[in-house]
Amino acid sequence: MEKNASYSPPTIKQIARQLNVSVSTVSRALNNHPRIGAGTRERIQELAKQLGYEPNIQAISFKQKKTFIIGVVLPTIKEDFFSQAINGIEDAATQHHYTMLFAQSHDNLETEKRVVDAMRKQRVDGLIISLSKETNNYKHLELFEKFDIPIVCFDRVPSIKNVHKVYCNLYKGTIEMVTWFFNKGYQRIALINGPATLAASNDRLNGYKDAVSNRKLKVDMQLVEATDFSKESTIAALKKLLALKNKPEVIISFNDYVHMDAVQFAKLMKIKVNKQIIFASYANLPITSYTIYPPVISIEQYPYRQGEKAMEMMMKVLQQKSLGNSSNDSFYTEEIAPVLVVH
Amino acid sequence: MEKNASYSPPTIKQIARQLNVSVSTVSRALNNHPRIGAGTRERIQELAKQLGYEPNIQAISFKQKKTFIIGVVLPTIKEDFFSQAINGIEDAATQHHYTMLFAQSHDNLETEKRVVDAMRKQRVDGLIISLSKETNNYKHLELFEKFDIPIVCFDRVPSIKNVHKVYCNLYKGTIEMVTWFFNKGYQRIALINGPATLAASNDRLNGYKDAVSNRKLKVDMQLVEATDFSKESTIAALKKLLALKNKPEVIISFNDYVHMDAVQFAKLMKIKVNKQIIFASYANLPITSYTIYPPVISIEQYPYRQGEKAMEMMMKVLQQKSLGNSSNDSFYTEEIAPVLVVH
DNA sequence: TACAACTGTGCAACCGATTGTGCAGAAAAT
DNA sequence: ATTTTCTGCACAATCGGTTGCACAGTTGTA
Repeated sequence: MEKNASYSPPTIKQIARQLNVSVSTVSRALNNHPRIGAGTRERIQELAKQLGYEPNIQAISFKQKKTFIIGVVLPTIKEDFFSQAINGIEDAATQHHYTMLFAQSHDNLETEKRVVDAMRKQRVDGLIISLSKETNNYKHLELFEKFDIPIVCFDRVPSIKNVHKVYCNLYKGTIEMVTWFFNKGYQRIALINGPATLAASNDRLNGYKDAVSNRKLKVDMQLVEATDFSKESTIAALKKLLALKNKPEVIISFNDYVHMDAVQFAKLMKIKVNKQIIFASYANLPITSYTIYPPVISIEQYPYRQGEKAMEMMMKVLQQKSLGNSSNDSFYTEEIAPVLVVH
Repeated sequence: MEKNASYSPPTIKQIARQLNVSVSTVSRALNNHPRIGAGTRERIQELAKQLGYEPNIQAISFKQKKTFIIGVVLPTIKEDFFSQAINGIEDAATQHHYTMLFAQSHDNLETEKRVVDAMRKQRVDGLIISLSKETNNYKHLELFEKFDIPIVCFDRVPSIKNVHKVYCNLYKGTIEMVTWFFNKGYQRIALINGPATLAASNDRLNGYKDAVSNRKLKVDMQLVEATDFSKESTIAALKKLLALKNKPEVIISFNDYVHMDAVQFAKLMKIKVNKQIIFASYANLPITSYTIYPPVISIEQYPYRQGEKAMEMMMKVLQQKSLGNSSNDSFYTEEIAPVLVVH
């Protein structure tokens, strides 16, 4: 019976013993410290390579209080928007040799708190988060400030907060879209908006209102409904719009998922989609091209780029932090211009 | 100018000092060690709570050589199948207080090697992986054995290997589906299969062949094409099938994504989808319900359950490992029965 | 020639916990 | 009354690196 001498990876201690030098010399040699003699350094580096030495990240993290891990919290990866965003996040992280601790909030505040806390306990170097639709207070995030862990929010960003932000300006986007419809001669434009907690909903609503006002028209709030993103809620909102005496000619949905549910129900109601009523939406997700009625017009929000920018912003912040330019209360904001896509 | 005395979390050392006991006593008190007096324990636990003491996971990971992190590598999160699977993985992980280091291989072997290696270096406690379609050798995984890090493969599992596995038996599923069509009176059933590297492709092919053979019919390999999952490749495969003198009556696609591309092109070719030719597929993803022609019949593969089982299997393996029942060369396999869904 | 500066290396503390061992004093057994 | 067992705690090593400091030997400078 052999002893179960499970393999253990080489350490600097072993290298030190084999070459009759001290561990500090090995450490310095491997880090190319200038005070180590060329010969010694080469002998050490060669042996390290030969042994397949890999520094123990656990040990380094512990000592340096850095983990080289970024926490990423998204509402739900099911949505194409976020699964594209995470690609951007991942690619940027890879470039900087960071890895990614991942969790979903499922648009639930309690879950968000829980996962965010788990990440803090795991001592992530930073947190990239797109808030849940329920998130209306930021205590769980404020804790990060105390621990000096930077936060970058993207897409679903808090209205006011001392965090870094990347987002798409949908106020402008909405104005563009609504104006486009006005220019095409449509008058009664409806909006199925998202929950009021989301800053993104306010952006859309304000854009909508201002676009109407710019046209010297009066805003008819009967044309604005809200959904909590569930199919039922979306259908309820749509029903109200369809029940109006003066039916809408255009229905703009909060995003492509709301759009798909709306169109599906509209079809059930025997409405001639995109003839009788034009359906438009936000996001421009690839999946819509397979659907029966893709949105006639959509707003591209560049999820990949948002994710990428968010991670790059994080890297910049971490770099500054390590340089000691700590906690100067300047917070970055990056706005990505949305683009109107007509199909 | 205040000193930038960035907050640092309380440690057992501080608690020890404040209560005039040793750190070992604090450690044992917090872990409810029986040899600590009741009074001492309470005083310590109370102060710990009051200070908001949280054990430093970094320090513990380092000492115990456990990180409480599981690496998760999936081909691509864009696919609903995997985004559902990751939910199962995440939920099971949460239950066991594990967190998840996540990365995608994007169906690329080199990327898979890279991310898998990054996870090993981060000393994950275990790896859950669904292989890339290019993965035809397992050297990068074998390294894990040396480091004594268990691997659980799911869905896309290697044909032969000393790893734990969770998958859906699509050999059986395919037989069921093909037989179902035979029973409905269809004769010429075609298959747009996946790349031959994937065990999943073989399962489908073998199921297909055996279903035909069971019917005492001869397998016509002209009816079997393959795609690498790109739209172009799928279209090319479909074109070949449509060019046959004796056109297929049924086309079964490798999965719903292949199906959607196939249907889209078929429509372009003026084929009456699901009338002239019936289209079926695997996966039964929710997104298909929004598409023009959802598959007439589909095979539910329970991605959530697969992910969940994979993580639970991992937990079981880790538990046994910590109990010392190490590396007895028994590897778990769990088969999930697919279910035929007729729409 | 004497002193300063530099080069190359080792010693030891440290990060925050866990854990084996030792050792008093109290309780129990003989 | 003496020995044994148990209770409650402290000491110190350890995990794998990093880093400030000391110090000897070499080289450079005045």
